[in-house]
Amino acid sequence: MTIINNNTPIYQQLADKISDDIVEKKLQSDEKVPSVREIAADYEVNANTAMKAIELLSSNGIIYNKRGMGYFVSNEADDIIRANKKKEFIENDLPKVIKTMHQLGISINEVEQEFNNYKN
Amino acid sequence: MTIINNNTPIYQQLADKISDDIVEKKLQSDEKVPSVREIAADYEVNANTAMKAIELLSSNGIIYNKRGMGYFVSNEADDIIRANKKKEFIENDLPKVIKTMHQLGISINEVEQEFNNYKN
Amino acid sequence: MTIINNNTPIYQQLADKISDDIVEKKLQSDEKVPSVREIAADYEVNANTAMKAIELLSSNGIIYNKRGMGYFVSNEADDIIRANKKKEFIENDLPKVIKTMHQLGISINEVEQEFNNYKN
Amino acid sequence: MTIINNNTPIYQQLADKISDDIVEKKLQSDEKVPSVREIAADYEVNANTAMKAIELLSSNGIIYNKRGMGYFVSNEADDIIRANKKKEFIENDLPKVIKTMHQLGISINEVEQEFNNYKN
DNA sequence: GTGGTCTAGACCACC
DNA sequence: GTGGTCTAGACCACA
Repeated sequence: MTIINNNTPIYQQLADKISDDIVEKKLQSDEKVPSVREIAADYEVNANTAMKAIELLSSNGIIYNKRGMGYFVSNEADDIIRANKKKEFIENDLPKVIKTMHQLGISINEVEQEFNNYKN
Repeated sequence: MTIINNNTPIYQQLADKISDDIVEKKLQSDEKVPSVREIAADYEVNANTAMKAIELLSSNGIIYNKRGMGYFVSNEADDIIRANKKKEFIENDLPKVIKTMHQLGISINEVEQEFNNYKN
Repeated sequence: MTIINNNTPIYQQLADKISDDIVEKKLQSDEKVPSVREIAADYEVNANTAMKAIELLSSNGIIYNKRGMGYFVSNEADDIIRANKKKEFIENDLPKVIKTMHQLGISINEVEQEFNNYKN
Repeated sequence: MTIINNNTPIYQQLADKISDDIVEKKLQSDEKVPSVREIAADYEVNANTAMKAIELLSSNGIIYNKRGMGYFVSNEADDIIRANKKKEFIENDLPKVIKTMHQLGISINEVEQEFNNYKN
């Protein structure tokens, strides 16, 4: 991944990236998350920005802190991430998409095609 | 509609609302768009914010100005709005939705249900 | 209040101070909270530090944001602050105090005296 | 007891635990304090952290060192611990608790109940 | 005017 | 080594 300069804050993109790594099992339960300084170096961002991403994940219960040892993936991480995404999808994305489809006369079949063609 | 205090700029929400009114034929071709003052009063926003929404629609060719008389829906308004929405849908919304559906294990049927249940 | 240089983070002390102002009705419901820049100037701290205090209160639902206008005291602010304090008291302070009292042989009467002598 | 990952430093929690053991006579005067290695193993902490707890107790005169034999509970241990705790209680805990009780409308009776129900 | 993001760099306690 | 706090200063979008 590269950090793209769109309107999404960098710290948010970093948190999303780490969440993705967890969902895709690149980071397992109780595995150590890269340190703030490592993240900052890897993505060439300031340590404070990396820290903010970590704080975001921590406050959501996705990672937990062992003092002086860094952050680790919590057991419930996967569930929390999925629940958050599902909530976001149901409440925001889906209604917006449905509305747009009706307005534009897009059929469910077109979406189904895209769905079936999807490669990760 | 009420103006929500989420991440979407208020002026953008206003522009979207007016666009929707045009697509839904609540505002017809060459019909007068509510004045900046009316919009500001109706939605309880700052006049500058309402003005910014009008400017956005105007710069997109969706509305046009008659000096001293206000703004009016252009003949191509519907086409422009639909084209913009379609572009947005295809390039951003759809890929994101498809990806999320796969990640969360949401089937096309669930979306179809929402689609069929849709009331404007 | 002056910001004391103990081990409590400045941003936490600032948030506590604002919470106290709310409980003591110096800040009423829907009243504007001083801006980040004002707080920073008043207490002679960096704007980022003031911002962090505001974020803390906001994430707790004690204040809410009106875009471009600043932060305002939420209606439930008082309830939330009291609930948080009560939780803190019941879960942490009280058990610790009770244990210490037993260990030191301090009677409830001594505490009662202090309680009755209390001036705000 | 388990070492909790709250704001209190782990070495401090360890020192408190050993102090408690002394006050509760689980460790008697001139009795040997568990070795740094034992403490580290028992509580699953780093040896350096355990060492820091020992140093803290030692510098307070609560335990003393016999070269090559380890640390032992000093005769004055109980007095020192009690004095420290009393100071802490009077200066910090009590005023804070009294203030919180008034703010939250907690009566002395509630505290008395907890006090009477206390089991070590 | 308002908040919000980001950088660079310092300093600290803790493990 | 780890996180965490703080400062100074910049830049931006939004109302």
